[in-house]
Formats: sequence, structure tokens, C-alpha cells
Amino acid sequence: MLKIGDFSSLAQVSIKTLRYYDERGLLSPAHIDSETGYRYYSASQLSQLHRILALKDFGFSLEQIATCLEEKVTAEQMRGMLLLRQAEQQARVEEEHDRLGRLQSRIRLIEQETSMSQEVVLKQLPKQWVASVRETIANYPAVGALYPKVIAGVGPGVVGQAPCFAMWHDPEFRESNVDGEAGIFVKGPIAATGDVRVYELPAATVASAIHSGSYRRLPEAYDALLRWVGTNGYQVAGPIRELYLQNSQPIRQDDESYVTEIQVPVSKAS
Amino acid sequence: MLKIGDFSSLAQVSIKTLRYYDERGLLSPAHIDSETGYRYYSASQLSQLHRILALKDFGFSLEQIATCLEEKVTAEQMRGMLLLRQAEQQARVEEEHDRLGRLQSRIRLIEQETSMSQEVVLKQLPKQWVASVRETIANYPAVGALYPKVIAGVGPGVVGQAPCFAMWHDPEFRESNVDGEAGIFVKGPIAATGDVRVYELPAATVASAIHSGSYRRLPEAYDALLRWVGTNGYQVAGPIRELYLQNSQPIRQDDESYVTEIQVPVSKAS
DNA sequence: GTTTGACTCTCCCCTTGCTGGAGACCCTAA
DNA sequence: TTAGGGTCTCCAGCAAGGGGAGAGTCAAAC
Repeated sequence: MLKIGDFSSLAQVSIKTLRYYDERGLLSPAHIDSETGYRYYSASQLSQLHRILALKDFGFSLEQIATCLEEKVTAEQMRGMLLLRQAEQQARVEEEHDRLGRLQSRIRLIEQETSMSQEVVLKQLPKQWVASVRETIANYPAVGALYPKVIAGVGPGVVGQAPCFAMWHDPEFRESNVDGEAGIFVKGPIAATGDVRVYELPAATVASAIHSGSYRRLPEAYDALLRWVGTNGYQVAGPIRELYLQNSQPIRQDDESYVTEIQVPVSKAS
Repeated sequence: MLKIGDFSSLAQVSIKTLRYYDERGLLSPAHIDSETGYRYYSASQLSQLHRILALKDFGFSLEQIATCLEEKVTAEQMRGMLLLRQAEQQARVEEEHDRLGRLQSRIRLIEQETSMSQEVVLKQLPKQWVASVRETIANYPAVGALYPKVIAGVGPGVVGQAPCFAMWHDPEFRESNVDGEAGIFVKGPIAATGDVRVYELPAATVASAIHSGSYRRLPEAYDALLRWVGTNGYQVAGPIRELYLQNSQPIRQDDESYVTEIQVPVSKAS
């Protein structure tokens, strides 16, 4: 019989950890002195501890290990758990690998002195009801003229505080004849008149960047954002959206207090 | 000015998280109503939040992010932090990849129905003082005859409870003329007579397996352990050790109550 | 003007896998 | 017999928030 300190140094596992495993029911000492509470382990318990350490190394939680150790688990069930864990671990390796890729591409950016101040972030957007008008317009800034139509179509009561947005349906940049959609977010399916469509925008994964300041510098933000999408293994998967988070009436092109979010729906490039 | 709920849904960051970032000093609201305690954010703070999210995605802790966000951090310092993080992340990717490899090799084992019941575990052993005798002996079991010499050399007082061990210095299996070392662990540099050497065994990384039962089945454990070392990208890096964790005098070859630990010093195969 | 329902506030506990410390026993060797 | 280490239980804490209670606020509807 080994005292906890001996067992600990044999196994290279801390005393605290052994007590914790005892408490969690993973490895109870072979004997506990009922007078003093001292824990006594037998040498043969080292193999049980080894099994615990091996499963821990595979990435199982202690709770999962506890179920693995129960007598009634068959080899077939064990195989199932290992296969499941393998799938999770594969996903994890990929995730950490991608994280490294993003980090490296960011480092390359900083080395090129391309001091883009805005960071790109992936977001999961939930589905959301919108009311919008879609038209072919003269150029991008002309989208501003569509908002009065939207407001007229839904009535003045529903505007709310939610930001308004634009979506660009052309697959690439256009000097003129832009296929644009202007809309506002609404709480649910409401009635609308005129050219206003009310529908549910599906959930999407977007790469997002915040642009602060004049619209004249928006192209730089687009450039950085689309470059990010490409270098990190994504592809554009839908019309690009702009959210006008802060602006004032009337719209001016060079107001430095404006805040605009650009969202590019993306999917993993195969 | 946006209330926390609006800011939260704009950024797709939970209210709890925003409050936590406020508490940690990462992102304080642009205004806090001193009457009600309500937090009010400005749209332009979204870009600050984006920076935080991007750094978090790179794997920085919130504390590191807080230092990154301080005004006085230069681009050069930022580059240094990113490079450091990159190195850590590379190590992490490798670690998770290796973990996946161990998991997969374990799954292959189970599919082959090679029901080796003992698990293999990597341990970091600290350096340790030993007293031992090294001789060429007739065969492996004959190592038992060396222990009386060791005990005679150090005197009966120092034996203690620590297990005794053997080391095999031959690079491969031998039928006869085995270069074996038998010893005990001691607490420090003690005096010894005869052929007994007292020295400090250096720290080492070992792959370890626990064998329960008769010594006759030790070869199976060796087989599994050495196979593990090979398939997981390690190489043997020193004499193999056996620790006799539980046995009785006189030594018998087929006592099923014996517990033996086999330790193979390893290093990463390049 | 009031009410109602949605928001927001602070405070506390919970998560995982332990680590560290305090105060009190316990064991063994000199 | 005593000193020193070893061991016990209990409490606190880490990271990065999540869940919920109980109280206070806000805004739109009546």
C-alpha cells in the first residue's frame, strides 16, 4: 500500500490531482483509513491511472472518462467514443490550423505596412425580417434616394431605431446601372405598399469590417475585406451588404462621423 | 447612442460579454447614465469591439488584448506580440495534430482486436539519485541476483520504500550476456561500497506502460510499448528501464500479483 | 396619465481541471 | 519526546463568460 505522496511521485501526477480524481469518482484509493482519512493506493492502481491519463491525453473530459471506466462499457462502445472523439479532434485541428492561417495573413499585412485600421471578423447572422426596395440605380451613392420609398411603403410607425442597409446584387463593381436594394430591418412580417417587399433574410455567415468616416474611403475597406476573404480560404456567397450604423440627414459623402459596416456573405472555398 | 441590447445584436456579441468587457476595462461604454447605470454605446465603438474580437480570434487572452489596446502600443510592439502568438499557435497546431495521431493509432489498435489492456503514457521524469550495480548477466531474469549486492553496498538503512528498478543497456534484445543494471532510488548522494555506483539519473521523457501480472507476459507489453513509440513519431533515446512496483521475496516469474512499469526514454523522431 | 411588457442593472453561483493556502492532524525517525 | 514532513478538509481562485434572481427603467399602447 502506497501513501498518496508515494503514488503521486511514482505516477508523476500531483497529489491534488489524485484527490480530485478520488472526489470525482475516477480513481478511489484501494483503502482509506477510517480513523485518519489517509488514502492508500495499491501499485496495481497505477494501470487504472494510466488509462485515465491516456484518455485525458486523447482529449476526453473527466466526465467522459468516468463513463468510459465503468465496467459495463463494451469494446464496441469504446470504439464508438473514440471515433466520435476523433471526429471532434479533426475539427479542432482544422480550426486551430485556420486560426494560424488568419494570424499569419494578418502578420503579412502588417509587414506590408498596409495599415488597415479596421479588423475583419466572421459573424453568424441570424435570419431577419426586412422591408426593402430593389431597383437599378445610376450609381452606388444613389441608393440613398430609395429610403424615402421604403419608409413610404411601410408607414412611418415601423422605422424604429434599427439601422438601414443596402445590398449590392451585381457580382462585381459597376460604374453605372447598379442593381441595388435599400431596406430597413423590421420585427416581423408587416404589410407594405408600393414596390416595398417584406421578406425574411436568411441566416448567413459574413465577414464584416467596420468603416469609420467618409464614404469616399469605402473602397479601401472593400479592398481589405475582399482580400481577407480570399487569403483566408473563403469565397463570396451572396450579395454584399452595407449597414449604415450612424449617419445623418441629409446624407453627405464626406461626413467623417459616419460609421458603416460592410458584410460579405462567405462560405468555405472547397 | 445605442443601448446595450442594440449594440449586442448589431455586433452579435452577448450582453453578458459586453458587460464583462466593460468590467475588465476592454471596452467601456461611451456613456453611462449616472442615475440608472444604463450603458450607452456609440456606433463607432463597433470598430473597437471588432478589434477585440479579431485579437480574441487570434488566440490572445483578454488580458493580452487589454495591453494591445493601450494607446502607447506601437505597431512594432504589436508585430512582436503577433509573432510570439504565431509561434505559440504553431506549437498548438502541432500538439493537437499529434493528439489526433495518437487517437488514430489507438483506434487502429482496437480495430485489429489487439486488446492490449495497458495504456501507454508519456511522462516527464525528474532527475533522481540512484544506487546501482551494472554487470553482464546470463539473461534478463538473472538481474534479481544483483539486488543483494546493491543492498550490501549501501547498507540496510537506506533501502526505504522506493521501488527498485533495472536498466537494460543493450541496444536490442539478447538471449544471453545481457548488459544489465540493477538499482534502487535514493534520496541523495550517499556513500556506497563494492561495485555499487551512486549517481544522478538525468531527467528524461519516457513512454511508460504498466504491466500487471507474471513476468512471462512482459514481452507482450514491450511489443505494444515499442510499437506505440514508433507509430507516434518517437525514437528510443536511452536504456529501457523496468520498475518493480510490487513484488515479493523470493522473486518468482509467474506471480500474477506483480506490477511492473516499463519506461522507454524517447525523443521526437526528426 | 397609466400600465404593461421588454430592457437593464447588480449580485451571486456555476462551469473545467485543477492549484495554492490555512489550520489541524498524523506518522516516523532521531 | 519532539521535530519535520506528510496528509487531511475546507476555502478561494484562474478564464471567459452563462444563468438566474430581484429590483429598477424605458417606451409604446391604451
